[in-house]
Amino acid sequence: MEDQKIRNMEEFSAVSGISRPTVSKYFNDPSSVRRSTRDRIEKALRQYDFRPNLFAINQNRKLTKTIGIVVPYLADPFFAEMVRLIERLCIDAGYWPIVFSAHGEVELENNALSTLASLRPAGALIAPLGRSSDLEAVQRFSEEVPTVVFDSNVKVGKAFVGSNNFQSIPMMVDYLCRSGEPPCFFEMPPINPNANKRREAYRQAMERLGYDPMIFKVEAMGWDFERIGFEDGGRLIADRAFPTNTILCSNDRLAIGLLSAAYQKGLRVGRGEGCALRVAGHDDHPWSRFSCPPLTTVSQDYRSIAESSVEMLFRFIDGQEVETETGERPELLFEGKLIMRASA
Amino acid sequence: MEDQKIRNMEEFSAVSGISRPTVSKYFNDPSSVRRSTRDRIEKALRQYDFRPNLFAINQNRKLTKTIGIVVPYLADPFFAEMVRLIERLCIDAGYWPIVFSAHGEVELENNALSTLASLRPAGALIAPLGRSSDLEAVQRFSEEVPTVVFDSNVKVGKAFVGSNNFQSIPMMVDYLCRSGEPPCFFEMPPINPNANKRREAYRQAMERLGYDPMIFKVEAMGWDFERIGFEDGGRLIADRAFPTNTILCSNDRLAIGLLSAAYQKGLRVGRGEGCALRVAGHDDHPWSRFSCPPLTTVSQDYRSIAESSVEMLFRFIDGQEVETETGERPELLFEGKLIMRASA
DNA sequence: TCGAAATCTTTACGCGCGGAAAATTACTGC
DNA sequence: GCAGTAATTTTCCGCGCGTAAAGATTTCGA
Repeated sequence: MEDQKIRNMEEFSAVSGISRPTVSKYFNDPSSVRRSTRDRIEKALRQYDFRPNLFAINQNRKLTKTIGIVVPYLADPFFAEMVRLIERLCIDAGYWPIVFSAHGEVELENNALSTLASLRPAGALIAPLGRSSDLEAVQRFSEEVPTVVFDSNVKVGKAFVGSNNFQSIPMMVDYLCRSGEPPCFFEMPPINPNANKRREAYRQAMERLGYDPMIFKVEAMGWDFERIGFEDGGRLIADRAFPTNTILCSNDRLAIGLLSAAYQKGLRVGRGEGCALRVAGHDDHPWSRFSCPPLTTVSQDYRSIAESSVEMLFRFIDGQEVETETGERPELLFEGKLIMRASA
Repeated sequence: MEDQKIRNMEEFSAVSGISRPTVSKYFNDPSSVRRSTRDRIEKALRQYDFRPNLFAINQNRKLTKTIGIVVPYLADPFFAEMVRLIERLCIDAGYWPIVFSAHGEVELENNALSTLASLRPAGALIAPLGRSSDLEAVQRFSEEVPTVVFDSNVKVGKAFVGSNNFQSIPMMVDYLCRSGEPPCFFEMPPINPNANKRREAYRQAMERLGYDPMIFKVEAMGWDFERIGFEDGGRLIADRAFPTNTILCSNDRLAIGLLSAAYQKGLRVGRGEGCALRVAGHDDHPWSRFSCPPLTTVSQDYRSIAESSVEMLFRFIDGQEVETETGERPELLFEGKLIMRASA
């Protein structure tokens, strides 16, 4: 590694002995230049450690290689994991993924979209906040840049990819009914369409089985589900408000909070003898297997959702319009798998 | 909102009736233009929704407004929270934070640094992977851009901000010794300096109190601490390898895994009657209060660490060199607080 | 060996904005 | 109303690279 600092492509082209346009060509696609010149460039690259300025690259390209990823809450393990998978897929495809988190706030979501738009990205993968999203802003954004929406099915963008709550929840309800008392439903704050869909899916599943749905909603809003599960769930337990010993939670984080409340009240959770409560979740968060007891839940197909979203986006970027029979925006829904652990 | 799309500052200057350089001035600092022109610009802004192209802005500024944030593992709640705080502080200061996660892999860390460098950021806040970092690469990076290192004290950059393990760990050891059997130490994989410092801090604290340190290290590597705590910790429990009933874990995630293992083996954890084990952690992760039982731990001062890191970085960006008495790179260490919960 | 095809070099322009300099205009306070 | 100053306009140039076009060179097949 030489001391001499390479400041731009011009200088690099000088030390490598290859003309600047060819060097430019190389950086856009190494395989587009002759083997021998490629070797010469890469030899110089090993010596001088140069990377083209990203701002300059993207400023003047008609199609940038930037892909925006916007999630509502990066500290949520589901999104942390999704981002990890998506980032990797983008990088491997030669794109530059750039992550934004709304941290649960509309202003930050709008800000992220606005910033992202000013980058004129090739495309965007966004999981909107949901109910609190500024739908008009999201809509405007999606008109400017090819957008695939995931997780939270807000009706914008060119496609949606997510989980099929109407498959996963009934599957869990079936299981719970077969193996014990029919579950009541402990609902997360209705921050996004998933919250409502899961509630409705529960209602339908129960009715189909001939049971009365028993739904418990909470007053609290926000993304700190564990706390909500703990406090509100704990209160419901203390008030003996749950009419059955089986509680299906909207998501794992809520369930983990509820498990904590049950533990502190000395209630044994599980399906064995001497258990006072069964608790089930939804999502199979990375930490659900380590709860006490380990959480019975439905796994979302993280990998499929990530891969399909990215694949779908690339098709739009390539200018392929994806048609469905109905002529509507395509919606890809993946099925969950029952993850049986000790909690229910 | 007019339909007409504003494509660049030129067009916006036309519709707003203000010259382009003045518009440019406005976007760099709205308070730098006269009230009346500011109003005219903002009126046009409400009508046309224009944002200067970020690539063009940053390409030609001697000092960009970009700030890079690099963390080793975004799915770790500690880093998720730190990123949240840091991002907010940067935005409020008028900077553009851009987050990179190494996802635990050197190649990705190097890649992030390389990408970041090509953005010629005003500064960078990085929490290196630690032991597996390519130190030379991090060093090279920090020579090019003002860098503040946080959490993991790798000896590069212009300053370090983190927690004082030699305060927090002894405090916990003291507490545990006072309130029951002296703790043994269940060590996280030695992926970064914190791992080693915490072990040493434990050793010293025990010796100072006249006890023999009892350290259990683990073969596994990687960032899935819960799994490691569960599997390796569970094995140690099964083998009755822990010589005391009190276990101090390197961090909360490890402790949570261990709690899970203990639960599944039917061991009651806590400090009351009939408890077989006491378990303590370190960091006060957002979820530690919801473990079963809730985890006794040491809280890291997230907010102070974030604020000081950012503040320190801004001083370097402003060209102020921060001197210490010894003439060395400044290291800001914050003290932890004992968080007493039920597990120990 | 020759010629076509592939690749490279040269030259030149443009992207959208920052920023400097000089000229002009708009505001202060008196 | 006036000077003095502050703000704005005009006019340029430059950042680092993408990209196009024309000409030079290399490669490769027959």
